[in-house]
Amino acid sequence: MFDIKWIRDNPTAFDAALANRKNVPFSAAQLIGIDEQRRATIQRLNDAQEKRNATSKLIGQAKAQKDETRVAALMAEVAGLKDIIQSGEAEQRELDTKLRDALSVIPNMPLDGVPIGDDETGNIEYFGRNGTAETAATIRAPRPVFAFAPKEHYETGEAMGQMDFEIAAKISGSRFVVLKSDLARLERAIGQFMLDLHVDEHGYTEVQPPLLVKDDALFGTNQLPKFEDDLFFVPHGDGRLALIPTAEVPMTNLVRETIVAEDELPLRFTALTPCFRSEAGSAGRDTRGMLRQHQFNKVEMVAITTPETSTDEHEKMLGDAEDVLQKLGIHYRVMTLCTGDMGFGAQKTYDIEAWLPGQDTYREISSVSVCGDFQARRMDARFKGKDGKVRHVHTLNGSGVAVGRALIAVMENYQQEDGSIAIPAVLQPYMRGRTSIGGRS
RNA sequence: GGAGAGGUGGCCGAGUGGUCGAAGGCGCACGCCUGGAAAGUGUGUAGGCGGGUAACCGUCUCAAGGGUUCGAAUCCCUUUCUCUCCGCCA
Repeated sequence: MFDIKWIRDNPTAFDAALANRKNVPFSAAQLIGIDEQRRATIQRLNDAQEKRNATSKLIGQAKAQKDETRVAALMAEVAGLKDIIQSGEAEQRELDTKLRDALSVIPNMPLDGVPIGDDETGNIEYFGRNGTAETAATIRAPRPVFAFAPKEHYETGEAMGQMDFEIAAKISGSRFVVLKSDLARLERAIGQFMLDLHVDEHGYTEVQPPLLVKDDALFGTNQLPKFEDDLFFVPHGDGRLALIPTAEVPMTNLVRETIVAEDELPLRFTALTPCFRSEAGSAGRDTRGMLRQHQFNKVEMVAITTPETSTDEHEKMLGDAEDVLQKLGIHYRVMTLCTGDMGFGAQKTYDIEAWLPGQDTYREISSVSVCGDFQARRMDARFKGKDGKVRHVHTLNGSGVAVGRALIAVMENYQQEDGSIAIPAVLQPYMRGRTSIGGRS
């Protein structure tokens, strides 16, 4: 969410920066208009309150002196103020809400250098800071070469008898899956491996967050008010709770309404949780296989930083997510999302796309975003600097990575001609040392 | 789910209608004292909003939101959280 004071001071910069984003419902001039009404109201209200407070003090003194005529005179003087103050307070509440509602549906401002474009065709491949395609190729696994036609994950999974969409549909409907036996264990192994990696080697604190969250938490991480349709809700008391669409929600909100000391930053959190998404807007997309499910596991990373360090942290977090694929030996590329393809709250986003030989294409497996103070403002998360000043923190989030999609990537990249799946070396300790599953055994 | 007790500044804690943004203590910061430290001592120690170049001024905040009153930390209502006991429970 934007700071209205900043918009007031930089109206042309505001309009220019958001010109390349979609769905910007208000211009700087419109917002400033609401704000001017609001400030005029505050001024009137403050003046009336000042008068009331001063006079009330005099009444107190007069009462102490038992000067009843003076008391009566003073009370007559403030008689009309009560109504003015009450209506002024109501008016201010109304204008505060109006301004907040308007600000809360404006997307974040892209950082300088984010490519300008309308959709995913405007995204640009990224090879790391000062990186090139050549240097990237030295650390990323190459595409695997097959002596046979590689299959899609659901073909091998169903042939193994360990991935069942039909029974899942009977139990829960479309966009669910049942994994069994070695494949279920492999899914678990991937999740454990990634979580351990981030905790043991990348400096993140492991978190077991709530999976059901309040509307306020969702507002903090931008899911509300605009993206309510993407969520599942359960009734609770007179209200409701949402199933988290990502652990970004509870983990970023760990700092909501707090002021942390600068020397505690950066905070780095990671969690392995189920995620729940209604996929309301994606009917017909990716209906085969487990690419797009209502429920999936994901390892999520969240970082809380100072404003000065957030872009460096963004590069680090991207590297942490890439490390997962490098250690798994899966070929991938990184894309810098363009202005038209970025999420609502992001200043800049890198997507990691894993190579899926069965589909003969790259598919998103991780998304790493820096949000600046956009979310911090929404949930009032601040830090006290070494200079004593209190400012909003910066927040970042990234998948490290989606477990279900990583399973797909392993299945497709490590498939063998006999229908078995080789186990990447880093996962073997989590698989009782086995080197392959499925196939003719 | 039932019954009761509570939520005051970084922490503890006083405060039941008027000069209380809030005594006192702890902690912290700076200074004095000291060879240095401890002890002692002095000063300072929240955030939001509005106005102002600034110093500063005004206003709001004693869990949150409403209300009563000329005036609310203090009275009333609602919500929420914590604690104790009972019930239920992986």
